[in-house]
Amino acid sequence: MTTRRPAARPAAAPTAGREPAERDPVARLHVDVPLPHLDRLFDYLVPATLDAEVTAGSRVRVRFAGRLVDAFVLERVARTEHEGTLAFVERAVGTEPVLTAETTALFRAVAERWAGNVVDVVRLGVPSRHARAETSTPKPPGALPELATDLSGYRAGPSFHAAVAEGRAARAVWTMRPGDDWPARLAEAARVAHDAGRGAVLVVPDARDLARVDAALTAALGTGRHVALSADLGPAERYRRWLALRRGVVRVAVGTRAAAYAPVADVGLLAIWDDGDDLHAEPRAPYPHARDVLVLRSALTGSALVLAAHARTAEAQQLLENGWAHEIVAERGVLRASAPRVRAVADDVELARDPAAAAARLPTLAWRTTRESLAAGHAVLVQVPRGGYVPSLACARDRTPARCPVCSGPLAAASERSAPVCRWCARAAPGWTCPTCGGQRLRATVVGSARTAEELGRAFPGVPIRSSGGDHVLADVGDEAAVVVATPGAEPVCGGGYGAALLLDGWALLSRPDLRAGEETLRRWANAAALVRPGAPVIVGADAGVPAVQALVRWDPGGFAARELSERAELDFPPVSRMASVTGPAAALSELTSALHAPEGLQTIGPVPVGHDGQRLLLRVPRAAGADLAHALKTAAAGRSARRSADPVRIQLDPLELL
DNA sequence: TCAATCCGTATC
DNA sequence: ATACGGATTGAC
Repeated sequence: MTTRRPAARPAAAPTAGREPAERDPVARLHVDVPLPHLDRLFDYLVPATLDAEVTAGSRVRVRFAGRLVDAFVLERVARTEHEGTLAFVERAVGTEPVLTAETTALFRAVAERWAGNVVDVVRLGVPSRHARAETSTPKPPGALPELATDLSGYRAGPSFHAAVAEGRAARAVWTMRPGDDWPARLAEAARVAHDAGRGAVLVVPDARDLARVDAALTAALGTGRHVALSADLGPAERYRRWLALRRGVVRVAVGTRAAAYAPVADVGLLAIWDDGDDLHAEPRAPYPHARDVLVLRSALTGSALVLAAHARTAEAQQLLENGWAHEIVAERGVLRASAPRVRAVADDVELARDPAAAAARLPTLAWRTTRESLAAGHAVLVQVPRGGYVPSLACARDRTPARCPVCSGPLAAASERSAPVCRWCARAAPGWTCPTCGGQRLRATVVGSARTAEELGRAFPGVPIRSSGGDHVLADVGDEAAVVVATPGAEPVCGGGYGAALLLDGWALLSRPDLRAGEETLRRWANAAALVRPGAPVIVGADAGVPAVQALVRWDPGGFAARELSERAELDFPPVSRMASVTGPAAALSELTSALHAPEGLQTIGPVPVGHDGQRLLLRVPRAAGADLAHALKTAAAGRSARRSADPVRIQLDPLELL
């Protein structure tokens, strides 16, 4: 251990004929390899020939452990601390930097917060290069429209705009009133930042919301002053738009979760719409959440931040309660005038017992409400929790869930007459027999949107039935008598607002064994109910005694979030505490935990078996020790990967699906 | 005595 | 990961 010296070996690449650059010949860089113990800076020599291209933030190729890998240069310095000889940078990738000082700091902060590698985060936020896109020149922007803002009814709204205009770090949880044109509100805030000479970054959950905000930004800023970043653009267009931001040609960006890292310089406003939508949670390591990325970015840059939504998450509520953010809500009178009239149907207990009949035998109130709205020439929105026809079946006699005889996957029905089909392996199971009672008949336990649409078609003959969900999502529908059946998150916007909404099968949402079931249910209901005309009826098919139902009836997302947060505090769950889920083979977990430098107040829960031969261990610390926990996990994981411990463990901080 | 193989370690 | 030095093993 004491007399180890660097291995003397011939340089992997010929250095002959290569001269280091005269000034700051050392590039300090992150190599793009996925190993935690290599997540640090390495020094390379910059050849004089690459002096101009290898700059802070540029992408290069270097020879690392014998092979060519991508790397990101963080800085150029005069000398190295490294004892051995330095290799040369092989070549530059592209001619301009991809990291800015600000995004570099953000990538590092995100890596630290979620116990991940910097390069993994960089890959989330920097699109792959497309050479041709580097040469394209953007069109000049069109005329700047008159700034028209509509903050009517939001008491703290004007002061928030004033703060953005003055470049102050105002942070707000903005609970949009139902029926409000929220894309316009976000676009106006972006315009205020723009007029203050600053940039803006808006993050939305999905492509449909992106299209709406994109259009609203065009209305607020004219053409050519913002870009929309989405996954389905194709690499060339994606990189072209991203470069326009990086070059400062365009300073306002809207996009899905990766846009949280958009290289907008001098950000004046960061915004996220509907932070409770789980699409904001990144599914790739290190699993950062877009809301929390923006919270970090706001703290790093001092830019204003707004979490806007119809509902409110416990996380947003915590930012309010600890004084980090302030509240923007509609004034009482305005809210009362714009909120729908929500009624919970009393006979839902009966419906829950026989969900197959729910759509056909609508509760009297729902039936009457639908008929009246259609008669008045308005569309009716019907929200159904599940897609498909009958996504879940059980034995008609003893209610044993129907499973595939081959792979044990859940059986579903694709139409009224067809044989049940396995949702996992797609095999048909025509002669199903109940393994417990031998019964042969199946009944629906969950009714999907397709069957609901079919039955509503029978119930309201002559009325157009439109469906939205799955891979067939409607962006909007006209203001005309129609029944619109949608799964949660796929509700089309209706021009003048729906005349009524039915939120069916609430029990299916509420009874999920998930800590966030109540919060998530209220979020989905509120987003659907926000699409009806002011004062229009909304019928929710759930027990009126349930807190989420009461919160919807009273239209009180803030009160519900406060209650939710205090429950999390009682259970000692995030966001009140910080938790890490560590998944992997049992041996790997115990290896990791025995090397873990446990932070103050660490609690371990489990491990419990998950998946095939893996286990899951939960670690919990007080919130203040969250950074210590992430750091300790990262260090332990690095130790393991350095010692070539084969089985990798997955580390997730504050994962959404706890329990 | 030399190669084939395993281990441990560093990767600028 | 992957590539290397050094130690270890096994057959001539």
